[in-house]
Amino acid sequence: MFSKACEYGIKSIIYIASQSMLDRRVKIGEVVENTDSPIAFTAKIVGALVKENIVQSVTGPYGGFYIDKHRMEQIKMSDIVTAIDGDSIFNGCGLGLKECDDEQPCPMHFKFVQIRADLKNMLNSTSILELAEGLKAGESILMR
Amino acid sequence: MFSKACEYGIKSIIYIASQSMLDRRVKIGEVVENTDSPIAFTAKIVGALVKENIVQSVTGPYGGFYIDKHRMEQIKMSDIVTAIDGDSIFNGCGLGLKECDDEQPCPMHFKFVQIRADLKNMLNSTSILELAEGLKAGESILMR
DNA sequence: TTAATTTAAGACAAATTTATCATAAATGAA
DNA sequence: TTCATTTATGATAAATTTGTCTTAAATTAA
Repeated sequence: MFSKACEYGIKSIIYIASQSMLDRRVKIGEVVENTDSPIAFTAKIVGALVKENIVQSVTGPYGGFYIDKHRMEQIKMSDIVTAIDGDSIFNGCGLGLKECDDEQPCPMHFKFVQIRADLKNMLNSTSILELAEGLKAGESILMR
Repeated sequence: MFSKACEYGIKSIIYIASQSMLDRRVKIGEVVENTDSPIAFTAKIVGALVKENIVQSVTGPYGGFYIDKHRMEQIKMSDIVTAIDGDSIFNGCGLGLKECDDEQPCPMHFKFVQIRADLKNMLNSTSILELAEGLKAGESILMR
């Protein structure tokens, strides 16, 4: 469904957000230890998300990654997915056709419309805050 | 969503089915001309689907691929997807966790449950016959 | 039987994704 | 200032997916 890069990115953001709620900046080493992700690859992905203004960073000693509390509510899952994987999962044709729409539909087009709308809606309405709260409360896991 | 191999496989099967309804065997060259797919790669994929008993083939002159009419009704989209991409799209964790279920859920688990159930249901209930009929009637396209 | 045609199968190559490594830049403490 | 620490960046490498090419096997017609 998502690329590995996207999976690592999402897990990292959720972990960083959960710690930011406790006013803790986290280093990339701590992030990957808590998300079962490869350190260098994940550092690059999180770095890209800094550029996208999804997460913030401070270099040097006592530095690390964090997310402003008021941003957590604004940032949706769809923002992370779009930043890393683009929007093909939302808009691309299920059979890979360049052009495929209601006027010139592929044989699966109308079958996919509903599924994609549901997926889009779910990711658009899921904030990082919500996910981080669930994680902090120990209701879910980020590893295994 | 699906791999390129899966996209080519699905398009090939729909085209072959549409021609089988006219009692025409089709050669791989005709399949790729009508589905905008790479010939050698697609030949390999369709060959794998022969082994899975999703499509049938005859070698030699006047040979080609075809699908029994009564099989078209039995074969579902989910059979093709599973044969080529496996079942990770139906059962895998959205964040890539090895173990993720109702008891030990990842932060996105319950959000994905419904989406995946809908996708599974859609692919399980869509037969090749239905897609081939729509294509034959010119209601949809396989290229572009 | 021979030759032509088509799928079957496996080796090989290119492209993309995933991942690592080395170095630069920024920051803070001593 | 100097040094240690951490993110930022770019080069490189490994793994996977995508794609090609060559040859074998099967089938049919002449």
